[in-house]
Amino acid sequence: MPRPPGHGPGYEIKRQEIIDQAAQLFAKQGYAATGIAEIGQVAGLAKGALYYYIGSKENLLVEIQNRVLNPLLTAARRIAGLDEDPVLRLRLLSQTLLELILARLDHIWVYEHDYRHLRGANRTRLLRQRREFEKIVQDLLVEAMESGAFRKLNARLAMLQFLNMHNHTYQWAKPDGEWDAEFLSREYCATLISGFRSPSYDADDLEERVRSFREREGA
Amino acid sequence: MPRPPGHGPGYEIKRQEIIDQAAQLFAKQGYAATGIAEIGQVAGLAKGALYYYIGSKENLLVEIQNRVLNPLLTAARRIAGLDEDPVLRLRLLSQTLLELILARLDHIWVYEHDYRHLRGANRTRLLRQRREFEKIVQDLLVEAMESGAFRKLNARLAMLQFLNMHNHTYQWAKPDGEWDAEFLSREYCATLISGFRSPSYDADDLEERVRSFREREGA
Amino acid sequence: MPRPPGHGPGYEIKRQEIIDQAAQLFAKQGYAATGIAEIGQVAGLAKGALYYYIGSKENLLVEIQNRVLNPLLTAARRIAGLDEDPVLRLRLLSQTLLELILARLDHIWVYEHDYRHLRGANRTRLLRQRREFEKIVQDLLVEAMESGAFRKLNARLAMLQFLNMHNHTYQWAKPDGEWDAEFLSREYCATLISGFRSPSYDADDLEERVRSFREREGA
Amino acid sequence: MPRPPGHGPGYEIKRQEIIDQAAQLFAKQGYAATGIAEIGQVAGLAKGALYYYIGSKENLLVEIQNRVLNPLLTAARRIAGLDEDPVLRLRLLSQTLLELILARLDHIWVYEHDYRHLRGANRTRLLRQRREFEKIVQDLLVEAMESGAFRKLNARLAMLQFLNMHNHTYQWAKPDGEWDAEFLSREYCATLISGFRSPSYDADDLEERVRSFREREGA
DNA sequence: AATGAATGAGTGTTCATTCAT
DNA sequence: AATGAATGAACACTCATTCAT
Repeated sequence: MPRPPGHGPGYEIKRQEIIDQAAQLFAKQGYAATGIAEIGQVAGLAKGALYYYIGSKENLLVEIQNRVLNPLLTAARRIAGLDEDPVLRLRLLSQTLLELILARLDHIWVYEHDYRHLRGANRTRLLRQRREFEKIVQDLLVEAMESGAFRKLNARLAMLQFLNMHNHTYQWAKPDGEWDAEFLSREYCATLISGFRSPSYDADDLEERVRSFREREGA
Repeated sequence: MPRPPGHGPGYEIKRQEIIDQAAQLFAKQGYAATGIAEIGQVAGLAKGALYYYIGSKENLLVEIQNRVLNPLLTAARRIAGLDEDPVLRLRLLSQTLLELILARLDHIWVYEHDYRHLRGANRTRLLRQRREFEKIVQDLLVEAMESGAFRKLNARLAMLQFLNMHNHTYQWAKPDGEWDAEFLSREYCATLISGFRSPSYDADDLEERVRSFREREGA
Repeated sequence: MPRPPGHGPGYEIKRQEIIDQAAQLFAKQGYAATGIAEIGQVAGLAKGALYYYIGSKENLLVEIQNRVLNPLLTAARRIAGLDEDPVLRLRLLSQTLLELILARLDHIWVYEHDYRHLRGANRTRLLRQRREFEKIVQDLLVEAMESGAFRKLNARLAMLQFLNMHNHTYQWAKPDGEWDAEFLSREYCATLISGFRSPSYDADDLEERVRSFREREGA
Repeated sequence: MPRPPGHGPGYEIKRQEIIDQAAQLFAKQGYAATGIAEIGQVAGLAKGALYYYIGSKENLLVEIQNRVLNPLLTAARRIAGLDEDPVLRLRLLSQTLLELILARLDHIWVYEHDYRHLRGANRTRLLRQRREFEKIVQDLLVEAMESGAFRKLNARLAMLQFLNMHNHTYQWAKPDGEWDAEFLSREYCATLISGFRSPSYDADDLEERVRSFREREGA
């Protein structure tokens, strides 16, 4: 959302830096409890200059939400569209989600905590995007049910269990924690899938299939 | 926890009402974004009178946290100390936790979001209590492993999965949602236990045992 | 200044106690920086009851001023009217003034610091009384000049030197300091009189005359 | 002592103006009884802009104290270190002190009345500086005793007499009073020295020596 | 591209005082 | 004789934002 018509080449770079720094502060202290002055101090900019880059405080929040939702939705749409077993796709989506969470812990804090400070159109768009992500997950779960892999579940509740398990991770994950996204995804999915699966479905080869998928893709 | 030396009979009642109202506002808007003036308005009290009851804004936060943590820890300690199968105790603890979450959704919002605005001793005590609760859960999981019911898990990660699943519920639960605590607990535990259990462990009679336990207790 | 028509026997006693306690607080923290709540706490009274005794905060200040000025003016008038050498009377007045200062250090702090918070008639009366005291001192100095004991001085400046020397004592005196009023009076007067006296005047027997005066009076 | 990192050329000037205006208000009404709003009104600045310059109310008090103590201590150290008769140095110090008092009456009011509202390090530093000044005076008095000019006095009491006489001047001096610092210093010192001196010491030529010193210095 | 200066509403909190009981 | 409850203005201070330069 660059503001005035003409900008030098450094503008966008500096802008992104400022958003990064703001995300860190918001994550640590909360959006409402973080002052513009503080951001300016961390950015090494006087308040006037800061506003040249950010437009408004709420705008920073919008950008941070976008940095989470844009890659998340893009990846989710891509994975959901793959021509693969829905359980495999769920496993891939799980890992992508965890990668995003672990890579941008501070952004996720803000995303989870402070989206309610958005107003008007910003808020509406955000909620729509969140619902879209939820729908993608839920549709995959339904596909898995229809494929016979999962037993007959309340689809919405299954989706919520999936998201509970994943989304709450930001609350305790550390920037350099002992567990990476792949490990967590394996563990989470093992739990969830063993809970969701039909008696007849054998999930034991899932990780093998993930590996093989990655090889195909990487090639 | 009355503040000035003496108080009339209505004091504590009104005080609890105010804390209720504050919890609602904090849950909706966040602690930092909610003004004392707003609370006074909702309470129908001028700011001076408000402070007569609350002492300070942070004190309101403390009270709300206590309303969550005191019953939670009391119940958790009691359940952990029961002379029952650890898996049964986990299931009971799960339901108690969900009952608390669903009964006091706004308090939980504040508990989950705004504990970081506590300072000094208040914060220290809160973190200690949170850790105690986590330890109770983790110890139950270890007991379940030692009893042979659960396979060999990373205890901490299992505890985090348990809490992820439960604690994130506040994010989407509605005050009069379609699912009650018992149903959610059954579902969550079914998923978790099927993920955690040893191949040899048969969880099918768990709900039966829950019912029988309740009858014994209720009698 | 008792308020309602009828009062029990304990009223005035308690009232004086409260004024004492207020004087201590005002002295330590200043009138403006001391709250009514604080006084009530020290007095062991709720605010409502406190007001039953004190009428208003400013009224406390008035009472404290009176406790200084009434005995001071009474004593000063009496001493000035004695049929004695003016230098002796100055020496007696000096000691009386210092006795009052040392006996009621906290009242004097308030008297010196906070009289400017009085308004209207209270302030006018106070200033009048202060001027009366100054006039008594100045008249004694003039008498001493006219008697030939003191050389020709600017009377007002001499009076101000006298009061500078005495009145500033409260700034460093301690409740149980090493010097008593008699000693300080002797020292201050020795300095002042040696500075004010005529070359012909011999002050060496002054303390002797003080002693002899006291014996006559005491008898 | 500018607060934020960078400031324009007018900043320090305006800042000093505001401190001036605050000193006047504090002197008239007392520090505790003067509101920030009032200062802003006098300065013609909204509260936000005011804080841009002052940092905090207590900071204003610190600055005012510094404006008294810095020149006072600098001058006192210089005078104490002169290679002159200690009595002459006392006389010079007396005049310097009175010059400061008369030149900055309102600052002195605040200095004398409101230093107790300073907290923490500010207060500690202030008290240390006050003690340093007292020590300089007392050391000069001891020197004068050792030189034989003064008789054997209690050094601390002599110092307190000296300061009583001088420091209390602010209580009655007027901005355009009839007496200047030189005149008051001559009078005060005449009184004090005639009280302190040895019988053998002749103080009659002191003013002559002051004049000669000033000529030497001025040349 | 950036600054210093300013605003005015808003922050949480304390104040002296009142009054029905 | 004393209380608990209430008020509303004032307190020191911070806020996001603007704008001439």
